[in-house]
Amino acid sequence: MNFSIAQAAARSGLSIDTLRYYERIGLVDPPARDSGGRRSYSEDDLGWLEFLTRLRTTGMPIRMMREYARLRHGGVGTAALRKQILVEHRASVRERVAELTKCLDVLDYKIDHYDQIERKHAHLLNDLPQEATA
Amino acid sequence: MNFSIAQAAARSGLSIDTLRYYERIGLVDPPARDSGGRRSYSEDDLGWLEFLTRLRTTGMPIRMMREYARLRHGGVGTAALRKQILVEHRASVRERVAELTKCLDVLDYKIDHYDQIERKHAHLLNDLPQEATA
DNA sequence: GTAGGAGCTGGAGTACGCTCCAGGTCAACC
DNA sequence: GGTTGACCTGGAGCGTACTCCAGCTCCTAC
Repeated sequence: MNFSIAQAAARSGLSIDTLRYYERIGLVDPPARDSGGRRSYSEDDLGWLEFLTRLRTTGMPIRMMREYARLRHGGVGTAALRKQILVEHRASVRERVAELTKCLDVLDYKIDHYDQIERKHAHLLNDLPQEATA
Repeated sequence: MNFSIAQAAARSGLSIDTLRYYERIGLVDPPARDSGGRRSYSEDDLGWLEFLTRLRTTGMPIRMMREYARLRHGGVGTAALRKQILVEHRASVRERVAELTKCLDVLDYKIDHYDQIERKHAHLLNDLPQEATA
């Protein structure tokens, strides 16, 4: 099964321009071409794109993804290096999650503060004499 | 207690240039000045900066922080709007954490795959006749 | 055989969030 | 009173990751 660039874009969630851009900078290997010279993406290509988008989602910089992509071509001999990249990246993602969780606490705290303001307002209104709220 | 821009930078973790930049774009109010015309940050200023850095850490775009900053000047009447911004932002941060957690699973999976390759290699080496490993 | 739509290339442009710089002021210390 | 160092301003420059464009080719459908 092969896919046009539009289909690959739809499946990967990337734009057509981004797909060509990734190819240009060496993030993805140039896909096969059909008889008319158009890109024809394989399932494997899409699998790699999906993994790339995961790495991007987690904030891996493109130059690191490029390094990883380069190592893939080196075969099993580069497995240890590739693993190292992923392990280090995983650590940084975990850190990031911890950081976000801490910020979520601050947001909760602030929002709670606004809730209290609202309650106080409602309270004041309720305590007014009947005529004043009319 | 007041702070020079260098001290404010050290405490907030932002650079001096970034502090001036934030002021220029209306993210922070112009701080007081000392007799020599230099910025003099108050505790309140630093508190706001700390909150801002939390929002930045969680990826809130600057224009949204600016909107929030603008609303602060509106007093208690804008509390509901400010709360809304925070509530919406909290939702997006939670989403982001969920997304990262999913990506962490993929990373775990991949790393586990590399572990298996390593074990297979070690195994092969162990199974070789004694002379071949010398 | 021609109109329309998808895709092609190389290169320029954009959004965001800083970061750096030149040229000047000011206060303090020697 | 001269040097040093922190700070000032307005404005230019930069890195990242796309995004857009002009001008062209190719296939399909009528």
